[in-house]
Formats: sequence, structure tokens, C-alpha cells
Amino acid sequence: MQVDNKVQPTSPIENKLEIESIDFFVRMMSILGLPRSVGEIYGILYFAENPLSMDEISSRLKISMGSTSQGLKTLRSLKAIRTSYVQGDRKDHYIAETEFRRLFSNFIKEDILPHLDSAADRISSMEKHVMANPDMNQEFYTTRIEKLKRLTKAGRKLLPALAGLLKI
Amino acid sequence: MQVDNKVQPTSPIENKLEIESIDFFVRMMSILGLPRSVGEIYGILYFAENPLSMDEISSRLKISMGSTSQGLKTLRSLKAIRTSYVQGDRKDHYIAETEFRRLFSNFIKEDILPHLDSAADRISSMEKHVMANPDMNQEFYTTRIEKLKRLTKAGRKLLPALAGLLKI
DNA sequence: TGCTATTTTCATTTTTTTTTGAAAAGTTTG
DNA sequence: CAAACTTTTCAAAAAAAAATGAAAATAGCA
Repeated sequence: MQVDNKVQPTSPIENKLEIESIDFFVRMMSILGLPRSVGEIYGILYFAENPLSMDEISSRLKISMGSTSQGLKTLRSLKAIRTSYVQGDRKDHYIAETEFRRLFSNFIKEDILPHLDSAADRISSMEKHVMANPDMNQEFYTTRIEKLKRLTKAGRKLLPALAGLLKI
Repeated sequence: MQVDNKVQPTSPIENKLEIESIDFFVRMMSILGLPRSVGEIYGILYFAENPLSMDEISSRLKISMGSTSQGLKTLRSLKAIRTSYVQGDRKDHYIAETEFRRLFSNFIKEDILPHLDSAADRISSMEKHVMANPDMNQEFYTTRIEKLKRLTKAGRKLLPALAGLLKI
């Protein structure tokens, strides 16, 4: 019983705000290395008074359903959005999660910590090379390796702390 | 009086270490959104016992002089490397700056804070739109804008603190 | 100053990332 | 359970980012 597929019109003012919100989050997500479409989607949801369906998002942003689906998947995995049931509509509807603290902590868990793990492996392999070769300038190399260890250790401690401190 | 342009041969062990160092920093720089070549250059310098010239870097990494020049420029601007005079050679020579704390603080200053500044502008423009329109659901919008303000304020305080805590 | 070595710049090419769009898969409901 | 609706997937296209290489600029030396 689909009667009207048109997108709810927005007032010019709401629209301006929406454009600025999209702009804001596109830039912010790009600092985090996330694609434009992800920022656009979060941006439109952030100032949406009501949950939006995938095709409302897609048509208001004029991006394909494919991109929209991918972007929503990314945002869901970061727990930056969640679905919300809407009476009498079988589409899924999304709303923005506005607790940035949680968003960051998920980003760190998902996109940063795995790198630190693989860094640790590489460092221990470096150590093996140096130790296996007594001819090398041991002091020079062990000092540098030590610094790398401290760097990853610091990263591992500080990143979650950063998200924790972000009491927003 | 250029006699010998050949690259100093490295032992197989040193070479293995070098490869791992390059790999390490390529990944690390890519987290920070810097191109592969920048990570490669820093990686080769990090475990170099002697200052390296641009063309040693370029030929050992098998990347073009253009890329090398660009990459060195980026690293210089982050103060991640510095030049060092080498007797009897008119080429510039580079050595890695191994204080990561400074490196991060420069990265933040250069690549993150400018974004926060432009974010602040965009937020105040959002506020104007909302205030100029009393018909809007003021409470909803001002709450969301307030959250954005707190986010950028937190970012501005925390990022330098992060670098400061990184006592490496 | 003029010659040569070295570095930078930047238009073009290559590579990587993102988006599209259409087909496949999955869901809901009458 | 089948028809209509909705979402996901993924090969291909488009866009963006990075690397190349050759020409231009700069710097060092006799």
C-alpha cells in the first residue's frame, strides 16, 4: 500500500542547515579517512527530526542506493547510527547516534587498534634480525627499536583514553 | 669531482631490517593519511646510520626524484626529518628526527587544527540559521548544535594534550 | 660569471578509491 | 507461497590521489 514515495519537502532554512551539517560531517569523516558518502549520510541524519529511510537518504543526497547501502553499513558498524521502527512502513529507518564519545571509541577499536597489533609483530621481527646479527651496531639499532616499542605502547594506552576523555 | 655515484651496498640483514622499517612506517603514515612514499622515505631514514641524499633515497626505494622531493618536503614541513651537512658532498643529506612527540604535535598543528577552525565557522553559521527562524523546533536544533560545539572544543583541547602525553 | 650538479615543479600517466547501477538476495504481506 | 517491495552485492565506470619524468629553477663552484 505504497501511496506516496515523494520525499518530504524541507523548508529553505532547514535545507540550509542540512547543507552545512553535511559539509561539516563530510570534512570530519574525511579526517578519519572515511568516504564522502559516509559523511553526507551522517550529516543528513544528524539534523533530521525524524528517522529517514534509505531511499529518502539516497534521493535527498542524490547518491545511488548502492552507495547509500554501503555508507549505512559503515555507519552501523561504527554504531554511529541505529535503526528505528516506523509504524506502517516496511522500510528500515535510521537515526543518528549523537554520542560522539562512543563513535570515536568504536572507530579506534575498529580502525586503529588492528594496526597497532600488526605493528607489534613487525617490531618483534625487527628485534630478531638485530639480535641474530652481533656484527651490527647493536646500540644504534636497539635504541631505535626501543623507541618504536614505546610508540606503539603509548598509542595503545592513549587512544582509548582519548575517547574516554571526550565526555561529550 | 663526482667519482662514484653508486649506492652504498647494504648487508642482507640490514636490508631486511630496512624493509620492515619501511613497511612499519608506510602503515603508520597511512593511518595519518599520508602517501606511501612519505612512509617509505621516513622508514629508510629511520634505520639509516648515516645521512642519506635525495638520490640515495630515490634509488634505494626505486621511486622517482619527483616523489622523493615531494615526500622530503612533506617530512620537512612536519619536522620529521632534518638536513645534515656532509663533508665534500654538495648534495643535501637527510636524517630522521626520532622524537615522535614532536612529529605528532606538528601533524596535529598542520593537518588537524585548521579543520577545527573551519568547523567553528560552520557551526556559528548554523546557529545563525536556527536563531533567525523562530518557527523551527528550537530545542532540538540548539541541542544538536551545542553538541557540535562541545565536540570541536574537546578536539581542540585534547589533540595537543595527546601529543604532550606521548612522552616518547 | 658561466658551467654543472642538484632540487623543485607540474602536466601527464598510473594507481587506488569511491560511486554507480543492475542483478541477486532477502523480506514482508495479502 | 507468490508477488511486490527493499536491501545488498559486485563488476564496471568515474573520480580522486599519488607517482613519474622531463623541463625549469636554484645552488655551488671554478
